[in-house]
Amino acid sequence: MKELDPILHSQLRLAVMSILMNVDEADFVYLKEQTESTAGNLSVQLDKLSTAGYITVTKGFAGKKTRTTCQVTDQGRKAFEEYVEALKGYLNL
Amino acid sequence: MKELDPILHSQLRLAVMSILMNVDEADFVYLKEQTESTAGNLSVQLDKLSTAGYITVTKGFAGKKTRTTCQVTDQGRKAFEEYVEALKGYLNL
DNA sequence: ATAAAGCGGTTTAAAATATAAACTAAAACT
DNA sequence: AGTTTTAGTTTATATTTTAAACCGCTTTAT
Repeated sequence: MKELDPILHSQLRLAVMSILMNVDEADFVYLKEQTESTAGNLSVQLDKLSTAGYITVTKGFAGKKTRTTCQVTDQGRKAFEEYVEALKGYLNL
Repeated sequence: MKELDPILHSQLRLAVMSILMNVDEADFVYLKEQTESTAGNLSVQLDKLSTAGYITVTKGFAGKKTRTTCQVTDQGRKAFEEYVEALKGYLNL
């Protein structure tokens, strides 16, 4: 039974990664809406994903407002795929 | 994006459930070996699964030695299946 | 021009979880 | 009889998660 990457084995972080796997970039507000999370929680979890090297977080502007966009890295993509494979061993898929 | 049942969204508890889904009953020692967990951690997590009504824990004897066996309940079976369905929404399966 | 209300976040602190270490009790070995 | 091993439980600690409070800037209303 393989280990499940603890960085991905968290509902919110997994949801974020799942979105980013399909979308090539997404901003903070969008992720917050899609995941129905609080801003505080999302902020913390994006930090962890970023620190792990699974995503990049870029702060820019949309007009006058700040805009934080996220993208999955190659490392993140790989980790996600490995996580899915490991999980299959648990789910009998 | 569906909620992931927090009782099942834990590596060790999921591993235990995964085993019990295929095996109709398993004892403490077997579960400990298969999951490569410490006895303490396993004890706590079996308690949680049991309190949630997902498994039954029966204390009996094998010869003179105590033997704790576990079985998944119908409720547990259902919860596991729902968890798997919910997860699929995250994994793009 | 100033105050108040919103937006986009971050920081902090509190609650919940997971894990390991220490412990208990009985059995088996020496 | 004394020590070691087995089968677990309890307690304490570390880690995570989550929410609440906060910060800086912008927009709206007065």
